[in-house]
Amino acid sequence: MRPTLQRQRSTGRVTLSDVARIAGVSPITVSRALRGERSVDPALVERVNLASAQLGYVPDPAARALASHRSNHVGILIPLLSNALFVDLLEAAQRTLRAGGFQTLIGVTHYDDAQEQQLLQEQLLHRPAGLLITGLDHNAATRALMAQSQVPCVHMMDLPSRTDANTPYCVGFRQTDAGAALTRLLLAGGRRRIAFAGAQLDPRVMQRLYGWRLALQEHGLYDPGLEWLNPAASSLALGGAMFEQILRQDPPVDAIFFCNDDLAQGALLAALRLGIPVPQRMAIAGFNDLTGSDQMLPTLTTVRTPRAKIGEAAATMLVSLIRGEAQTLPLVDLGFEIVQRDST
Amino acid sequence: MRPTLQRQRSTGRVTLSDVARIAGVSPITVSRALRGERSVDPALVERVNLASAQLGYVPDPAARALASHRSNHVGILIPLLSNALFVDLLEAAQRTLRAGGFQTLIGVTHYDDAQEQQLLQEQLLHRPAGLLITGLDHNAATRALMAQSQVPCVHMMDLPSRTDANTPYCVGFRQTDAGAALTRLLLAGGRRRIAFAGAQLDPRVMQRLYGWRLALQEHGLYDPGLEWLNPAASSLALGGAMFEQILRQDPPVDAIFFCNDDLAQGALLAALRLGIPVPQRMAIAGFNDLTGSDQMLPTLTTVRTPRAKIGEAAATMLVSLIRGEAQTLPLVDLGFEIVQRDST
DNA sequence: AACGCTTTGGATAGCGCTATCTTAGCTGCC
DNA sequence: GGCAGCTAAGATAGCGCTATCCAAAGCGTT
Repeated sequence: MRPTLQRQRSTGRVTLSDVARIAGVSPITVSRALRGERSVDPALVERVNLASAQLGYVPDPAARALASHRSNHVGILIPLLSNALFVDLLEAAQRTLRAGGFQTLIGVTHYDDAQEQQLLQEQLLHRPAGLLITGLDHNAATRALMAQSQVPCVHMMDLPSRTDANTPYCVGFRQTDAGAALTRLLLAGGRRRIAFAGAQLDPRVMQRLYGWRLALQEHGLYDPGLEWLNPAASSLALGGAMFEQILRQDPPVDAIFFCNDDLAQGALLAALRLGIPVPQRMAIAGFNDLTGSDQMLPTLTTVRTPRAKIGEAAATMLVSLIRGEAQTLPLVDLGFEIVQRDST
Repeated sequence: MRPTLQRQRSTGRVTLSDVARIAGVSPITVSRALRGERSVDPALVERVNLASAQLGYVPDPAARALASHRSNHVGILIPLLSNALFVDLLEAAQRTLRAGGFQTLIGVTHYDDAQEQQLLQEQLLHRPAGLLITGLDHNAATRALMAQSQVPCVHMMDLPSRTDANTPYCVGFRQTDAGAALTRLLLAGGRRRIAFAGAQLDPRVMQRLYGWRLALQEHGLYDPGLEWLNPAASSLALGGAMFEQILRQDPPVDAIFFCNDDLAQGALLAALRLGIPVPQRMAIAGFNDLTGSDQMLPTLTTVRTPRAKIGEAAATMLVSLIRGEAQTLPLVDLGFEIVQRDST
């Protein structure tokens, strides 16, 4: 017989077996007791908890993932980090997930379907416990990946217009309604030629555009010439440039609905620079109530979107899906709030 | 003898052994060939690569982590997500790490030592391949954790004032120099009573403060009454409030160095509101060259900090540390750039 | 030719946990 | 009272990979 091999791979880590030995039970019982997976005698559970605390035992995520095919990672996919909107979403979701014992893997898609798919693929390799994803529009391959993986998933920001049996879990608000509501506010203020200035042109911007159209059509005031769309990324500079363009339109425009506050802030600054009185000559409204909109001169009328709440609620919903707890509704509408300030 | 147990745990996943069978070599050879860990006959490597591609083999990160005690995760610790500075850092680092095959785990410390320590602990459980951490000031427990874990670590943003044998890996720039340089610019513009307005009061702000002091002392113009420090978080509103306060100081201040652009932007807006001519009555300068500073009225003089470059360089350095490649210098100074605009 | 040294491929044994099956103990009920 | 039917605890066998040891082959040296 060969001599016993003296492999030195022990890592000094406190393992399940150590806890089991101290508690006087088998390792598998420790595993079950700590996870609450199956009924275990309360007295044993207590002994296990005691032993575990005494040794400072912490389960190894990698071993768990390997044995159970599920990690404690949650993948988050957002389009950009350069838009405060998504950063707020991320921050809230991350905080909530961490409280639930999950680690966050971030993926930034840059509004690119191929990148989104690739990021999802990479995240799925880690057998995530769940996924948070922005928006509802994903290409077929991405949707197939999600369905195939069986990983619980919650969509953030958008809500589907109609619900059926296959409605995915969503937390958000109705962009179209918000767009229409803001437009109606401008109409109520007596504005008649209200332009829509959109950048980035992601699905949410387009929905706001539809809302704007709807509201104008109700009053017979819709004119395609009032749509100013630019696929470039949203920025203060672009907002200023679009403002100057729209200012030159004839017949003159008396209000502009910018699809995002950074555009609107840029427009307000351009107006100051050019000496255009806001709101007298031109009313200006934005969207999202980003930092600084309440500090502008004049202060900016906008739509306050509950992005932090959305991140939190989506994460909370995901955690309960992961735990297999009873779900109430797949859709959570967190609404929006019109913030009327001095620019309209 | 008992009948063979028919456990059905096969997951349908393509494993190393599958690749090994197709390539006609042993699994361990496949492992080595794919990792390039040890010299393997080039012909075998090619056969392995072929088989691997043919089967679409992707290594399981959990199994790797368990067997090797190293994951492909990299932990990033940043103080806040509400400051664009750190978001830029995160975005650049994340992109670079992803390109190197690493997944990013984020942790937001909120400038709280206890939270930082806890987050680090959680991340270390995942046996990260490396760590990126903001700043150089960490409490003893945190430093001990890092040292004990043996995980390669790169510090971002700050550089130590002196270097010795224990100098950690750092990528950043000299905050003190930047603070002094901006102050000298104001002095060169003929300003004599230059206030420093700081918020948040994190170590980097304090270093800018020292730089400002240094520059004023060189000219015998330092006066402790010119220091306006507020521990609250930086914001446009706070900048406006601080501006109004400083405006009332007697003898009058003729320039303000705000520790961050958001404060300075708030001050510019407050000046507009109050009708204070900038830069005639008061010069205003900021720090970081955040979005919008070039759009303000007047445009804001500031210090452009290479945060995206820092994130990228730190990640690149970390990857090469992880791979055990030769390091050049532990310190990388990426400098800064004074951007003179109309507010001074 | 014998010896040591370096290279390269493979065998073996885990990493630390959980899925699955098995068994001991405890009802309940005809 | 014996056996189906259940519950709780344990035994066993991996999850898919890599660390470690071993052995064969190649090669230069004396």
